Amino acid sequence: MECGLHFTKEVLNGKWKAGLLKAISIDIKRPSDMLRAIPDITKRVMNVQLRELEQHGIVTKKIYHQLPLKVEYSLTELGASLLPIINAMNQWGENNRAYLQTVIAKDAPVLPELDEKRRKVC
Amino acid sequence: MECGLHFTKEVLNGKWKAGLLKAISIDIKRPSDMLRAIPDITKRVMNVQLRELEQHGIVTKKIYHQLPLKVEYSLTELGASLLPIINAMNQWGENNRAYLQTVIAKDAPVLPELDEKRRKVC
DNA sequence: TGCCTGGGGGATAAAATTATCACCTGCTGA
DNA sequence: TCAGCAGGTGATAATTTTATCCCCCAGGCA
Repeated sequence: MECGLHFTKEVLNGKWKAGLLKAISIDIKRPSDMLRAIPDITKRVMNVQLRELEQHGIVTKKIYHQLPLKVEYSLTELGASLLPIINAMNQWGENNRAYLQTVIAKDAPVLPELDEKRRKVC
Repeated sequence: MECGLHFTKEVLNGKWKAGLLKAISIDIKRPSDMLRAIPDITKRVMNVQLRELEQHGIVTKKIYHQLPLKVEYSLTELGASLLPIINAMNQWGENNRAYLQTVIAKDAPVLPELDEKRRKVC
């Protein structure tokens, strides 16, 4: 048997998943909008991670067979139940960013700072 | 700038880190005890991950220059502040394990189920 | 036609993470 | 003296994750 942590890590395991979920949660649900909100992600990788989230039952994909073609991702109930955790992680990071920046080397993803539908997310 | 999520993921990023922190939090703080508590981890990897946690200011290492040699890891205040998140992740996983097991393939780490100091952790 | 937007994928390379293995220091007990 | 426990590391493999590239479809527009 594995402990609960295992499943959660498995689900959130992916460089951009938490960010994608956060994006969807603040109503950025179309692929092209996500690409704009998360500058460093690439289309390919985003699709792969979204597909995994979908297979894990965290998000659902809805295709509108209209023109122009439109696709929207939404959080499932299960996915929504992850938000408190994601928000707590985000909060913890913010609370300690000043310190963490000094001990963590690398450069990384981008940040929020609301705006319109064009704000960056993570 | 990066969003808070980034830092938190960076800190928890490592196959065994959350499990190690959980172990320390339930008073399994000696390396050899951790190895017994987390069956699948190897000494080498455990040391590497503990060192990263230490460099990130999440745990502290105390060496007792006594005989037999004794080493103990403890959570720093910062590390302790991560526990609510780790516990929430653990809880979420437990709450949804029945379902998650059906959508996640791989096999993984081990689980808790208290005992003495020999209980397995994660 | 040529080019842009919106959505998506296969093949493959590059990078990062984990795991293996062998070997080292000290002390204790048989 | 050999074995075992406690703690630990360098070098190297194996695996997993991410990223790159290039191509596909359809429709609008100029």
